[in-house]
Amino acid sequence: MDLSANLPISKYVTATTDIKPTASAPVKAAERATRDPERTRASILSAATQEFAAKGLEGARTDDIARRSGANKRMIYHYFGSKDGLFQAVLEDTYARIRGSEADLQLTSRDPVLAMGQLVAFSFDWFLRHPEFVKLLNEENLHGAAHVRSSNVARSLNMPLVELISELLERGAASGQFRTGVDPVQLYISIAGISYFYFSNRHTLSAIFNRPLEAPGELRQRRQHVVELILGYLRP
Amino acid sequence: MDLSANLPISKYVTATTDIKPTASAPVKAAERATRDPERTRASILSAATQEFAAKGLEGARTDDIARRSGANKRMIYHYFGSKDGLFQAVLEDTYARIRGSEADLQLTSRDPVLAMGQLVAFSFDWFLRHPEFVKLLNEENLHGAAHVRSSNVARSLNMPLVELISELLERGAASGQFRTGVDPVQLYISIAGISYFYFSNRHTLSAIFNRPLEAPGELRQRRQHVVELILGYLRP
DNA sequence: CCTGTAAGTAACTGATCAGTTACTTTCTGA
DNA sequence: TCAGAAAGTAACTGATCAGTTACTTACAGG
Repeated sequence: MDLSANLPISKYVTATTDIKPTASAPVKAAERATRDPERTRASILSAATQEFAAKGLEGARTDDIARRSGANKRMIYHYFGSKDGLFQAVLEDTYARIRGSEADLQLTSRDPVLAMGQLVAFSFDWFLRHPEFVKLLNEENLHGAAHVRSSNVARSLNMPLVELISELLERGAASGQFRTGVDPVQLYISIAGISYFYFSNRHTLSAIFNRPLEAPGELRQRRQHVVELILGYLRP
Repeated sequence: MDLSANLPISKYVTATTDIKPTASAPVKAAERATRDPERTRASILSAATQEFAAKGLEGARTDDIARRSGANKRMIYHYFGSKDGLFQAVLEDTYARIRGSEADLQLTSRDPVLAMGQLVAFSFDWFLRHPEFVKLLNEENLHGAAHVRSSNVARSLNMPLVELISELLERGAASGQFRTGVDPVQLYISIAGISYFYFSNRHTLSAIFNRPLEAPGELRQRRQHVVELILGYLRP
C-alpha cells in the first residue's frame, strides 16, 4: 500500500520554501512596448499572492506589491478597489487554480482501495506543492473567512474532492472493501486535516519535536502514514 | 465505542466564540487600593492573550491591550520590553497552561482501546474549549514559529501526550488489540490534526460546505468521527 | 521619616502606510 | 484625426501606532 514510490518527494521539497504561484513575471517599464491591462492586472495579482502568502493580510504592504509587480500603487486601487478587495481577488484566483488542478488527479485504478490511497496521497502532495494556499487559507480563517463569505466565486467552488470521495465510499462499501456509514464530508475534513495540519503547523511542530518536518525522509514517512491511516480506518 | 455521551457538548459551544483565558480581571484604578506588580503583569498578559487571539500579532493594538488590562501602555514595555516580547510571553503562558491541564486527562480505563478513545476525544474537547490556543498557534506558524524557537520555555514543553500515546501503543500491540509499527509522533500529529484543522479552518469549511460546524449536532458528529477514525486505523 | 528605586501616568513623536490627488500618456472608435 | 476614456505615474496626506519622554506616586529598608 505504499504509493510514495510514484512521486520523487525530493523534487517538491524546494516548493515549500520557494513560493511560485501563477507565473506572470513583473512588468518592467523598459520592456513593456505597449499597454496591457490584462497583463498588469495579472502581475499585480501574482505579486499580491506572494506578498500575502509571505506576510499575511496585515503584514503585506501595498507599496511592496506595486513595486514587485512592476506596476504602480494606483493600479491596485484601479483594478481591485482596496487592499481587502485585492486579498479577496487573490483568494478567488487561488481557489480557481485548485479547480484547475483537479485534472492533475487521474486515478489510475478503478479499485476503490487503490483509488482512495491515491486520492489521499494526492491531497498530501497538493499541500506540499502549494504552500501559498496553506498560508492564505490560514490567514483567511484568522479573519473569520470574511473574504470567502462575501465572494460568490470562492463559495461556489464546492470542494470537488468530496464528490469523488463519496463515489469511492459507495463503491467500496458495495464491494465489501470499505466499512459502511462513513460521512464523506467528515472523511474529507480528516483527509485534508492530517496533511494540512502537518504543513500549516510545521514550524512549531519542528521546534517542539526537534524533527525537521520538511526533510525528504520525514515527508516520505508522513505521506505513507496518512495513506495508511485512512485506508486502515476504512477497512470493514 | 461512542464516548460522546460522557460530555455534554452544548456546554462548551459558547467557548468557541467567547474567549476566556486565565482569569485576571482588568485592574480598575478606583478599586486598586495599592500597587500590585504581579497583578498588573498578569492582567496585561490576560488582556494581551485575548487581543492577540482575536486580532493576531499585527492586528492587535498595544493601546487596546493597555486599556483592556486597566494598566498603562508604558507598563507593557516595563514588563515585556516590546510587542514581540509580549506575544512571546503570551505563547509561553498559553503553553504552560496546557501542561497544567494535563491533569484534566484522567484515563478511566486501563484498556488501551478505551484509553486511546478517551485520549482522542480529550484532544478534540481541548481544542474546542481553547479556541485562543488554536488562533495563537496559527499566528505563530504564520510567522515561522520565531517566538517559540527563541523561547526556552515553550520549546522545552515536549508535548506530554506523545509519551502517553507511546505507552498505549505498546500495551495495545502487546495485547494484540493494536497494529504494530506505528510511529507515536506521526499518530500524535494525526490526532491533533483531525481536530485542530476542524476548528482552525471552521470558517472557510462552514462557508464552503454550508454546514454550521460549530452547531452542537455537528460537533457531536465530528467528535465521534475522530475517535472512530483513530481506533479504526489502529485495529490490527 | 526620609531617600532611592520601582510602579505608574499622560502626552508626545517619528515612522509607516493605505488610500488620494493631480497630472501625463496611450489607445479607441466615430 | 481628434476627442474622450482608460491606463499609468509620482508625489502627497491624514490617520495610525509602536515605542519614548518627562513626569508623579508609592513603597521598602535603613
